[in-house]
Amino acid sequence: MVPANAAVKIPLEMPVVEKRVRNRAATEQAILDAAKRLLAEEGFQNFGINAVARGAGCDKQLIYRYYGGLNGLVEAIGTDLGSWVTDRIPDDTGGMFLLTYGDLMERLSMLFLDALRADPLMRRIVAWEVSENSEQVRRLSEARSKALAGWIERMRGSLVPPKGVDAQAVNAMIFAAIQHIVLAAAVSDQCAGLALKNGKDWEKAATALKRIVRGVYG
Amino acid sequence: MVPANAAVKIPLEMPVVEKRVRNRAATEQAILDAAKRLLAEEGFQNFGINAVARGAGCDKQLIYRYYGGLNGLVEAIGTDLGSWVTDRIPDDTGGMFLLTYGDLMERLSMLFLDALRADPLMRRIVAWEVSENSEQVRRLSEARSKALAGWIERMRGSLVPPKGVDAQAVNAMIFAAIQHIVLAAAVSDQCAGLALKNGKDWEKAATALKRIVRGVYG
DNA sequence: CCACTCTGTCACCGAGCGGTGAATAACAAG
DNA sequence: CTTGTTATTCACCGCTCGGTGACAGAGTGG
Repeated sequence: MVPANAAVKIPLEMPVVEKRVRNRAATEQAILDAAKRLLAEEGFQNFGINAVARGAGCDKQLIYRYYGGLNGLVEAIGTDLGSWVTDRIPDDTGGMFLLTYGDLMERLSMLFLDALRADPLMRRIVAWEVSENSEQVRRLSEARSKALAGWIERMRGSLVPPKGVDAQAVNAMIFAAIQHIVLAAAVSDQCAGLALKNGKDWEKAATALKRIVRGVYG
Repeated sequence: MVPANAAVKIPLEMPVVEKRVRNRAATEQAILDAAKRLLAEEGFQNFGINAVARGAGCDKQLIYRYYGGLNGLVEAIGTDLGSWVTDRIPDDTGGMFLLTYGDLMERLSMLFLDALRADPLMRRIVAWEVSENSEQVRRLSEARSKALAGWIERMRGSLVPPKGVDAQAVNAMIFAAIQHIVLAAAVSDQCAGLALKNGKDWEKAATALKRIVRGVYG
């Protein structure tokens, strides 16, 4: 018969520990995933080597080995980001015919608004961009804006903005408005006194946005 | 007899030390000033008890004693902030007659744009607002938005927005655009591909902004 | 078997952080 | 001078951070 106290020293919880296998590729992926998850959920404030290693369940040394430190890891995130636009934003016209530049910008605005609202990682990166000017964030920023510009170019097709309007400047304003309003909503459910909690609030915001676009581009 | 190595401990640079006088009010002010300067110049990232004390040239203990810690200090900054609007933004119409709501919003946009561009502290606070949701930043945020709302109300006078336009939502968008574009410019001299370095660039941005306002409000 | 590489872990370092208890120095009142 | 109050500094704590060198073990080739 087995003694009662033998229970404490048997197999030593072998089954529980999830034996870590030797697999570099998987570990690298785990680190990258942990980094993205951490950045998305906690923001850039507490984003560091120790936190990522903790999140990935491995030693931080591996981050140095495989990515050359935090910088390299951020760069890897940036590379991943290149596919963000193509993943999250539809590349077609959603079955509509975009006859005018106004049609195009209205649709682009709505797509970008929804995509940004749905992606916490992207939001955190945008917030990071306007808060700091380190080498790290500059890399991220560049990757993001490049992907975005490509997407817009692709959607634009042969449509051209009306004469007499500085489309680049106006569009920068529109995208700035979208980014800021989404960021503000994410942290405080409002922006400049405008509530942004439920779907109805966002309807109003979207309508206002469309109103602005149409006011400029007709 | 005095040992030779006693020389190292004599007068101890008395004359150099700039004798600190006992003056609580002055010290409190020094702390508050240091805090604002530090936040404006370095941003919220490295904003902490130690840094503020170092900047004020006093011991951090005094911050606990006089302000009850960082929270209290931030609150004091918020109180100060109440007077920001009245200090930095003219309260009159600049000699113009604001006949329509469009006139009003155009002028408000320009004033707010210039004021924000000129005030690094305010910019840092806005960036902080969209990056974090701590108790501290919520206090600041509240003070800022309250002051801003009061200013707008005061400027508005009896002018009313045109029917059929959700002015609150549209204005939130406009202010969001201004804030984001100024923040982005402050860290990277550009926003969404639009260069924002010299006065000429800002002219274009301002024109685009006015175009948007006029597009909605006529 | 050995020797070697590759993956992963551990222990440690110096520095900075927020926070606290006790000492010290200037002034005021008696 | 003595006593007490108030402004200011100092010394220290525990913790986390980024970073590094040494080590353990699995796999691989001879």
